[in-house]
Parts: sequence; C-alpha cells; structure tokens
Amino acid sequence: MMLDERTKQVLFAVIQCYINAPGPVGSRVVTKKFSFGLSPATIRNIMSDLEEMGYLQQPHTSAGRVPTDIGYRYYVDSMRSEKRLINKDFLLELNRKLELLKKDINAFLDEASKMLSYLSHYIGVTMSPNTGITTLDRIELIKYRNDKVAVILFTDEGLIRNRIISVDAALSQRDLNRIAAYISSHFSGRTLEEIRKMVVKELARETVLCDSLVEEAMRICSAVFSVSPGNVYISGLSEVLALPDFCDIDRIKELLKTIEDKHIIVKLLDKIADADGPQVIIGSENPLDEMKTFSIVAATYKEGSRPMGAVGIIGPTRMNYLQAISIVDLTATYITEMLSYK
Amino acid sequence: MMLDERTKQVLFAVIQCYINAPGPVGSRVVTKKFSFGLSPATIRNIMSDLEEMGYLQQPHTSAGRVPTDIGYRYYVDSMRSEKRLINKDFLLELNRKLELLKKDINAFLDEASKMLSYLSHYIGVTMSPNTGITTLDRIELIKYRNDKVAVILFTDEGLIRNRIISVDAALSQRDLNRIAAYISSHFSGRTLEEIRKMVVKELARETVLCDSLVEEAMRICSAVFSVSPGNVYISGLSEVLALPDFCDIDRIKELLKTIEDKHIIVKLLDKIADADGPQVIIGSENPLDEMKTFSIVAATYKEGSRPMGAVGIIGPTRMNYLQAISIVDLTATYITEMLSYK
DNA sequence: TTTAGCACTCTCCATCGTCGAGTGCTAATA
DNA sequence: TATTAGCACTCGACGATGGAGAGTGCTAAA
Repeated sequence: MMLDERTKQVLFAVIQCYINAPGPVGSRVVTKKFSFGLSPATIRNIMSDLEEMGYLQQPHTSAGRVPTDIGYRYYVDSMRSEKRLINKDFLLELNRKLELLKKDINAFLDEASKMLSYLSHYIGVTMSPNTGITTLDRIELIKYRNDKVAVILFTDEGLIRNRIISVDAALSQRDLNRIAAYISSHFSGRTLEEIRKMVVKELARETVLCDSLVEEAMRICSAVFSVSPGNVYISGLSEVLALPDFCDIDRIKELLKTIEDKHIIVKLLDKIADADGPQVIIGSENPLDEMKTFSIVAATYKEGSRPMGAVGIIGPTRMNYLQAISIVDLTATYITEMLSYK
Repeated sequence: MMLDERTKQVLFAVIQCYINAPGPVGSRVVTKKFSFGLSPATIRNIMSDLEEMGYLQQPHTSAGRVPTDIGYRYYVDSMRSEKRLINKDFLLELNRKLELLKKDINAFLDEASKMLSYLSHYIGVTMSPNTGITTLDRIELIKYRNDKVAVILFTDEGLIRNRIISVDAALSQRDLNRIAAYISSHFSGRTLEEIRKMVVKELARETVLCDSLVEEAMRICSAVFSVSPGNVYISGLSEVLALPDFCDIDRIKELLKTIEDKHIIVKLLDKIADADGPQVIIGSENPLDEMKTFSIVAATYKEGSRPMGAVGIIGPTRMNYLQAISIVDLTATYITEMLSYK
C-alpha cells in the first residue's frame, strides 16, 4: 500500500518519537519536534487516517498514538535503502577484539554478543556453526592413557573440536594414525552431519567389516560425529532491563524463560539462515508465540557463500531498527571477513 | 550464644514458616502450624525475646516477625549436623547425566548447573577448573596449514584445551614433535599458571637461547599458557523469577547485572575454594555489596585432595538452606568421584 | 484544505477511610 | 512464677473518590 509523502512523514515522525521515549505520541508533540508547518489539528487528522489504515493505534480514546507492528514494518522496509548509520567506535572496538581473538571463533562470538548488546542496548546473540554446515578437514587421534584416546577434529572453517573416547586398549599410536588417515581421506570435505548419517548407515548394514581397523574407525566415528547444535552466546540482559519497556515483571519473566532455552534461539536464527543481508522480524511476525512481543534483527555470517552461523539483536518492538540493522550487518560482515582471512 | 531449647524451636518454626511462604510470621500462625502446646501470647513473648537478641526483626510495629541474617546463620549452623535430605530422583537423574557426559567435563558442568537450579528452584552455578589449578600432562602440536599450528593441551584432570597459533612456516611436523616433547618433559606436572609465569620469566631474561627449537618452544608457550579464568555455567534465572521474593523489579535488575558479569561469580566461588564441605553465605555476610540481599550455598569438587572447581546455588536469603546444602553437597561429591574414575 | 476553539474522555495520582492482621500490655489464672 | 485471655492500639493493604492534565474528535471559520 502506498502512502502519500506527507502521511508517510507523519508516520515516521510518530515512530521516531516512540522509539526515543515510550508512551503514546500526541499530535502536539509531533508538531513541536518536527517542522511540518502544520497545526496539531491537521496532524490529528492524518494520524486518524493512519490509524484507520492500521499503521497506528490508540491504547484508549483520547490518548496519543502508538505504532503497530505493521507500522514498524512499513518504516523498516522504507528505510532499508537509506544510508546506514556507521558507528566509528563500533568499528574500532570490533577491530580490536578481532585482532585479539582471531584465533578462536568461539571466544570471538562470545565477545561479539557482548559488543552487540553494548552498542545497541538490547540483547546480543551470536551462534557458532553447527554440525550441519561445518565440513571436516581432517581428524587426529592421540593416545591419552590406557584405553582413552583424544580425538581432534579439524574443520575447514578453522574450528577445532576435541573429545575423549574409549577404545580397545591394544591399539597403538601407529594404529590410531592409520585409522585417522583412513577417516580423513574417507570423509574429508563432507559436513559433520553428512558423515554422521553415513556412519550410521554403514553400521546399520551389520556386515562384518573385513578390516578390523576400518571397523574400529567406524566405531570411533559414531562416537565422535554426534549432532551438536552449535553454541549460542547471549549478552545484555541487564542492558535491556534498564529500558522502560520492561517495567512489567511478567514480561521480564516471559523473556527470560524464552532466552534461557537456547534451543529456541537456535531455531529462530536458523530460520534466517538462507536470507541475504540483515533480516528483521517485528513482534507478531515472529513464528514463536513466546517472542511475539519482541523484535529480532539478525544476519548470517558466511564462509565463502555458505552461511555458517548467525548474529542478532533481540529487543522490544519499539526498537531502534536502523541502528540495530547496521550494527548487525557490520558484525556479520566482519565475521565473514575474518573467516575468509583464515 | 546459647538459646534454651524452647526458644530455639520457636526461632526455627518462624524460619520454616518464612521459607515456605514469604511475609511476616505471626504468633498465631506459629501455634497453628507447630504444636508447642503454648498460646499465641507466650509465643509472642518468646518472639519478642528473639527480636531483642537479633535473630528476628519486625518490618514495622504490629506486623509479624521475619528472620534476620543472624537468625538464618544460627539455624544453618544448628542444622548442619542433622541428617540430610536425600532426594532419590536427584541421584538418579544426576547419574543418568553422568553416564551420558562422562567424557566432557564442560558439557557436564553445564548440565549440572541446570540440574542444580531445577532441583532447588534457585540459580545453579558451576565453575570449571581454572589455569591456577589444572596441571599439564602433555602437549601436542599438529601442523594445520602453512604457518598455523593446532596446540592440544592435555591436563592431568582429563581436560583438553586447544588453540590455533601461528609459527614459522618452515617448521616441519617433525620439528613440532620435538618441540612438543621438549615442552611436555620440561613442564609436565606443573599448573598452567606456574608454567605461564616461568615462561614469562624465561623470556624476560632476553638471553639468546642457543637452541632455536627451545626458543620457538618458549614462543609457543607464551602464546598458549595465557590466563584463562575457567568457564562459568549459570542456569535457572527464570526459575528464580517465579519466586514471590522477586516481585521487585529493581531487585531483578540488580541480580541480573551481577550474574551477567561472570567474573564476580568466579571471585565469589574462589573464596570458598579451600573450605571443606558446603559453605553457606547468608545475605549481609556476602563480601560483595551487590549480593548482600542474596544467599549462596557452594562447595568445591576435587581431584584427589586438590580443589578443582566449584558448584553452588544462589537464591534469596529466604532460601531452603537444608535442601540447598544437600543438593550442592551431592553434586560436588559426584563430580569429585567422576574425576577420580578417570 | 487547514486551523482555532471547545467539549469530552480517559489515565494518573494523591487522599481518605475502612478492614484485618498482629502486636504489647495488663490482669487474671494455674 | 509461668502462662494465658482480653483488649486497645498500630500499621499496611485495598478500594473508592475526585481533581489535574494530556489528548482527542468535532464543528465552524478562515
């Protein structure tokens, strides 16, 4: 639906007022803060139109107006093309962390979530790559003690994962090397998830594997290539509680309950995995009931063209979307670059 | 200070009433719930005495009484020797997790914190061993690509830590093996923290090390043996918000701000590191101002006789201390056992 | 088409008075 | 002497009341 330019400006004015300070926005306030050259009465008429069209709503008769989710959506979509807010401090700070933590993507993601929340004053969320998308580079087996073996997984993305498993104590380090070489050559380049499935299928066949080393290799694989959802880092809960939006105690409880279950966040971020650029989910657009009063801005970071994980911001629907979008976008871009340097 | 038996019973009765439901406890309620064979008037007199001695307090004239931190302290110390509540479900559940996660202490600690909060309905906290107490077993260096080397640290506690660092690209895997063997033999058995200090001292001498491999080894060590505080796992925020104690929004904010800064928790748990058995810190006893309205029950888990890390419960001062103590105690004991099986 | 004026609506907040829980004190009792 | 019944008193919780203020919708004039 198209709005004429003036109506649009009024809508945006209301939204900006509301983002700056919660509480219904009155016609007089709009005329004061923005110079439309119109009187409150005219603004009132326009606001009345906007309400009829569903972009604004009144909490009760004779109160000011509040943007609806539809109003936000229109605002975000219109603003998308406009120039982004570039925060110098943000770039510098992020760069500093980047240097410091180049070596460890998990530590970096932890820091990045703090950064996101610090800059946006909302909740920062980052997610590390999961088994479905990381591909195996090679595997190393190191005899640890007796029957214990340390398994070191190298992925193409520069992640390392390790695990201790038990094997036949009779296996020598030389045997382990052969097994590792076998697994590496056999599965290199495939995603961990694929490998897991292949191994399960292989073992299900129950044919006796002639080579006992291969058999041992399969046993090790089935122990190592389990599904693992990727870590989620969440920061800024206290940041968000300082907002006047969270004066309601039940709202806080609801939010915390949702946030604490990281699976929910994973699901949510997975949904945007294939999209290009920052995605915005506003309030009721959210597929999850628990989150229908919050908004999410999220983007994926990639390795080459393959999406690896996601970063995002969670806040009230009354969120500074433009700022959030640029922060998320920059962060995702940075991580993408970081992965390509490797 | 000694209280005569009857006075003590009344104190405990008040505390138990208060633990079950917050809000001042009146004399009539005490006579109804406990059969002292005394009238409310007598109980009133006793309660008045207890107030004078500092074990109880009145929020305002003509309200019931509320236990003070001193009252709780007396209660906890007296009850210490009594038999512990043993929760069958708890043992079973913990055992199940234990089996599942035997291999990875970090994953286990994560689960354990959830368990602690689930059982106690307060906040569960667990802390993994830090560099100050974990001792090096050996180190492995694996050439990854070009100048990148994966460093795998094995500790005596069965922890593995890995890291990618950059080295001279000319170093072959054979060189790396020699360096790893050198480091392992040189530093094995020392804590990571000790090693870090030794390396710093060594490098500070600035004498040219004749052996270039040794020099390279030192460079690698200084990159790898950095201070790292050990992970903290916190669960049950939403659990605790359901309590009537947290109807005050500022209290929630305060708590979250404290909890979110994990360094604070680390410091707190470190304080109890050398104590034997579960420790209880009640409200104002807490050295940290931010936590003076909360109580903490915590215990260390050990490897042999060396304390490795801590588990604990954070809740309101109106906490079910006996239950919390037994839950914490059991959990710590379990982890200790788990480490000794290894 | 815009604007000034005005009556109307609704929330917020402070005030007030009632209700009930619980105390402290005193005098009676075992 | 220790305990108890009785009673006046205190204080917070809660609901009703009413005025102030912000903001609207409508109408008529510019």
